[in-house]
Amino acid sequence: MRYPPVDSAQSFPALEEGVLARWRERDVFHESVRRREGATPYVFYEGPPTANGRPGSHHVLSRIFKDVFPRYRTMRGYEVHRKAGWDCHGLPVELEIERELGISSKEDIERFGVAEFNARCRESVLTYIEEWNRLTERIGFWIDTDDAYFTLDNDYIESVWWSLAEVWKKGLLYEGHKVVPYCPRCGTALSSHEVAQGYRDVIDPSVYVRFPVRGEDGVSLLGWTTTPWTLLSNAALAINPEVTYVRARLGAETLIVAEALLERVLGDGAEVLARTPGSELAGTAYEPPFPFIDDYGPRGHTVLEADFVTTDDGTGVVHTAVAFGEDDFQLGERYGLTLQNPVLEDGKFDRRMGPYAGRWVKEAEPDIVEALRSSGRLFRAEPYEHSYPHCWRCGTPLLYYAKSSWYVRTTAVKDELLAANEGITWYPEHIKHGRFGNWLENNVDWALSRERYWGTPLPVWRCEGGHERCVASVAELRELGGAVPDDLHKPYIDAVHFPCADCGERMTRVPEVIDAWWDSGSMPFAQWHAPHENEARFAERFPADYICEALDQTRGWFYSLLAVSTLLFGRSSYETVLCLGLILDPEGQKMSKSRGNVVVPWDVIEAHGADAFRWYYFTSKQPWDGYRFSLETVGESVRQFMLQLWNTFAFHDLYDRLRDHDDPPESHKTDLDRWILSRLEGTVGTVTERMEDYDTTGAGRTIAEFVDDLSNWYVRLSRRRFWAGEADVFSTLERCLVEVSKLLAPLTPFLADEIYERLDGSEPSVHLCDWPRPEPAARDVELEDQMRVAREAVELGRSARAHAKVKLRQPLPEAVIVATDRDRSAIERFGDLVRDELNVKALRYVSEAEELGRFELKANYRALGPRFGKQMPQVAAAVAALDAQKAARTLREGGAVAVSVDGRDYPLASGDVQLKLQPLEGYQLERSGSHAVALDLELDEDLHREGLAREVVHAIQGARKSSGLSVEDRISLTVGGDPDLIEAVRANEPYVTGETLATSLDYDGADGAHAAEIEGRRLSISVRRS
RNA sequence: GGGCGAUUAGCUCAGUCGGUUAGAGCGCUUCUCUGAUAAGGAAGAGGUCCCUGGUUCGAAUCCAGGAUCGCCCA
Repeated sequence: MRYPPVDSAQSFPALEEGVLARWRERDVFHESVRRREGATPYVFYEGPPTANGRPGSHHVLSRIFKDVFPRYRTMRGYEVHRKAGWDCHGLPVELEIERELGISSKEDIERFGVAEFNARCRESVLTYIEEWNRLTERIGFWIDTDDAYFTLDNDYIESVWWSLAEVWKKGLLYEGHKVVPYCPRCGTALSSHEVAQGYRDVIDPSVYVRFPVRGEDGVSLLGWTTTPWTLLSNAALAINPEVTYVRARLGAETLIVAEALLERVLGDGAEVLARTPGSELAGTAYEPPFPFIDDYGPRGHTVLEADFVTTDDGTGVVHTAVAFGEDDFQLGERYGLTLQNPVLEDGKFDRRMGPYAGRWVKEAEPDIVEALRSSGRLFRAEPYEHSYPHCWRCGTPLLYYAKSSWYVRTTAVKDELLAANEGITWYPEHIKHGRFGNWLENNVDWALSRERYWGTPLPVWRCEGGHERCVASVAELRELGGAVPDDLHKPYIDAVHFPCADCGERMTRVPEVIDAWWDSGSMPFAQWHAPHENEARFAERFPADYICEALDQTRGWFYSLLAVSTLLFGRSSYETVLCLGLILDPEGQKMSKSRGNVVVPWDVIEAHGADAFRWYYFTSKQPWDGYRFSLETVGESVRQFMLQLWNTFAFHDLYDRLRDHDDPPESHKTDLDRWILSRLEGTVGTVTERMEDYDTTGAGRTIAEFVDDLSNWYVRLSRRRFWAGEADVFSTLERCLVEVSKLLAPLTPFLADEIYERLDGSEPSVHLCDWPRPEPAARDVELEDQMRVAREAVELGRSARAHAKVKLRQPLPEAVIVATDRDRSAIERFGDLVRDELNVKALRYVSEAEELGRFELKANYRALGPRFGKQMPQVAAAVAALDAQKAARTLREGGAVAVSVDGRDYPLASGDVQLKLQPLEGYQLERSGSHAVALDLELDEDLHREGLAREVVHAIQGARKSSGLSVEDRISLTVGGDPDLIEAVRANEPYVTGETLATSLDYDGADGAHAAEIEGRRLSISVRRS
């Protein structure tokens, strides 16, 4: 035999290293793809991770789910290419370099030099790529890392350019002046899906401010805001014309607020002087809180009408600063307010702002509130807790800030986005019309540009005359007369100029780069450099059948993929998407470095192995529910499932080595063989169905149940046949193990391959095998039912023994089994098995249970409920009132019994009632439903001696084991000691020698090496290898 | 404030179409079995199925409201 004996204490991590070496040597992954060349493709897209951080346990989660279904589909006969990819651009990379260089602003970067800065970014993005690749291989994620796409490659950028030019041609790429979420630290606007990632609960000051009405002494409009720093540039107040406002006297002053908020704001001490509709307040002029800017046009510092004003919180009078807030901005446009923005791009006030000039707006806030207090304008200030968006990378609170930015008009294709989503299959299903669908419904234009350095340059050139051109390729740029650099990134690309086609003026590129999410959304074509080359390959591998990422990608990659492909191709680029949940620590806390509760994947692999890691993720729960994860929980999956399977395999190996392989197979299978093969067939069916439904949890649990049946029922009950070397029992177990290894191959690819390699090995790897084909002929559902009944009888008998406190080693004369005909024939079919398991000499069947207990009749609600509805209580009572013994007999004979409800008779068939057996006092009987087992506890001398002999055998086996003999060693046996025990051995000599593999037996061993005590009698044993 | 999801034994999770005595594994206690096992079997302890109302003959399950947690949005 080629392999050393299977070690039941095998280390799985070590085993996996061996399997990895074999995969490498036999090039199994590529071979598995090659063998399916030309078959129907199953398309998988890799959502590119960023390699400028170390991979964590959550990355293992997504990577194994990316692995499992492609493996499964390959076995099902599909051609499944898996191209790896890396996300290289974006702010996080720049931030990392800023940290390294110890700089923190765009000026610093410019001073440092953009060329050098970007060179460092380029290096940085692949810092950990080696570790990523190593982990990828170690966890068995089969993906082509050698043929990966990188979003920083010129080819990739060129494809992205093409996509932008397409959007341009459709008129959907535009520059607009809008209020955008803006990170003053990074100096750039953020897209809505970036903003979505950065909400945090914060406490901001919420202030109520007096705005004195011009020409009315002691009368103020009471305004409200949670961003006091914007008060420096207060331009107007907004009220809702539909809302009723009141003038209320409080002490010496009169305040104007919305009536609905009167009490909440002013308490109950305020006296209402007058009510006015909001519309009458419009046009009221007031004194602004700060004097720095007063040029807001004719409507500046007056009350304006706006329907976005609500009375949910605040005062119903909303402070408006035109440059900071979408609503404010639009209101300003409508009323012709002059746009004044006193905040510079670095988030600091400009020179106009007196004492606040040069200060970061958020920091100046306490002083601003203080200034309001001392000027008497502050009515009240209180902390206000709300969630507010922060920059998702650097954590700076975002400002809503009016500036110009490039947009993609995704709102123009909103209906197409929604329609495309209809065609996507989501796991879990609720995301589709829930989180994702709602997101699409509320679609806003994609803020595409970033005023940064390390990213795909926006390929728009502009001339002095204001003409613009979006370039789709390097070739086009060259044709236009541009000298194309070797590197398409900034700053080199910015040096490219060409004459304007319209006016001949020199064209210069706009300075922006684009959102890295557009890069990732472009991967379906950009990974192939399509359409500039490989157009056919792209067409063939679009759209993806399957993608998979964590839930946080709903607004990330899931959206960018859908948006880009909908804009370009009018359809989704993926058909099925699996969303994974978050990884939490055992306390349900999010894992984070700062909490120190991160589980490093390498630790898991070292302790338990990659298969255990995978099995845990695949089977412990539905993957989108999230995981409470720790090293220990993974250990459980090893113990529960993998060791059980491995030991079953080790058992086979042990006895397979001992048997005579020349022995011809007798080729008659027992019912037990047929049973496990039928179970196998059922398992193949269910697992296939579950895998088709992207349900590893169901698939894995189904396999585990089967392995449990195999180990704890089939193998355990077949041990004697294994010892005897029966060919059929070996071939049955082998078939089960080999088929299980195939079913398991996508889930635990290492363990599966090891078992396959050693047991079958007709292919270089289990991963080159076809998925098990269903063989309906092997299925025997009736047999499985009957086995279930027989097992139940065994369990009842064991339970009865426990209650009677009679050890299983003590044989008993008889088990009395109460069973209906159907159950009885099931138990009879496995009579030998039941008898052996219960260690009784005989089984006796009784269908009349009078001697053991009484039948009780109960209504079967499930059957009768729909039929009788409201009358159920009466029906149940009528059933209970029947003569149970008589009714039971009638039903058993196929007759019907009648119950009377409300004066009418109804016939009941046997399925309409449940028979329950009530045991009589004094019998050792266990029951379950209509089915019971009682034990005859009467012992005669022979039985007692036999029981003793079994105890002796047990002691001898212990002696064998502690002497270090192996299971097949023959021994010379000597026993001595208590005469009763010796007598018991003499009376059962063939049994004792047979069980212990003794070739000789002597009785003069008064001082053997091993001593035992049985029922208070001393026994001395000596065993010697013969 | 709005949307989506979750809440079942000490822990991790099942629970079918609504069916009357809610299950499993781990852990704990006591037995037991062993010619493979770190395994298996039996018994025991352990439950306000988050709460309140409703629908129904019958609710862990369906509906409404609320609580708590998570994610997302404003």
